[in-house]
Amino acid sequence: MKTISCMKIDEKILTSFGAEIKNYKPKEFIFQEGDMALFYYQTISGTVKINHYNEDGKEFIHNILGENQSFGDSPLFLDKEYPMNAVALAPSVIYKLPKGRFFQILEEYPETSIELNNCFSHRLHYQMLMMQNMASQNPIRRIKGLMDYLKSFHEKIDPFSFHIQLTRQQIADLTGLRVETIIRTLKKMEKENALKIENKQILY
DNA sequence: ACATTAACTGTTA
DNA sequence: TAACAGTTAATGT
Repeated sequence: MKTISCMKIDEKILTSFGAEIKNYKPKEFIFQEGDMALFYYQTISGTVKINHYNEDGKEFIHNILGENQSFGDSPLFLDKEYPMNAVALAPSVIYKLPKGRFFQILEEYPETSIELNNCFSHRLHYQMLMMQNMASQNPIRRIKGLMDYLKSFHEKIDPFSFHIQLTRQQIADLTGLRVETIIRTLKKMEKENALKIENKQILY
């Protein structure tokens, strides 16, 4: 059976349960490290980054999300504070639903619960692969791992069909490498036909 | 604001 | 010691 990787919660259901539609400006925090997890969030449009700053103040980006993705939902089940920030990168429109109603939806719509499990599994699976790639010293592995992860959310599987819409700095912050290393490695990968670069755009 | 290059430093295979 | 990632700084788009 081939299903679409992540459908998220149906918009009609979200609205009927009183989900608020909120607009966020670039750089605006949706939640911050240490906040209690009280809401379910699901993007409608825009871009959101999930990040964390280590003790030296260096940023590590956990993920960058596009349309129709939920985020920060695991602490909802744990009654824990967020261990990371969620920041809008582009102007973003996002559903915000109180925790209690989120659980009501799960109870009343079992399909949603299944779907959510589907999404969690997908994320868990690729995060496992990400961890393995990030543990590697080889920058090609790390970058490839990241790109495979990003590509996994999309239907297009053909080589060079997927446009990596990240700046080199963002790739660096996602992989824990330096921009210069990203640039050097991307060029190397292009020579090895692992990807294409057309006027600075990365096609994978 | 983002991308690239070069020259240098330190680490490691 | 040769390769290569990080650092710094200058320059290009």
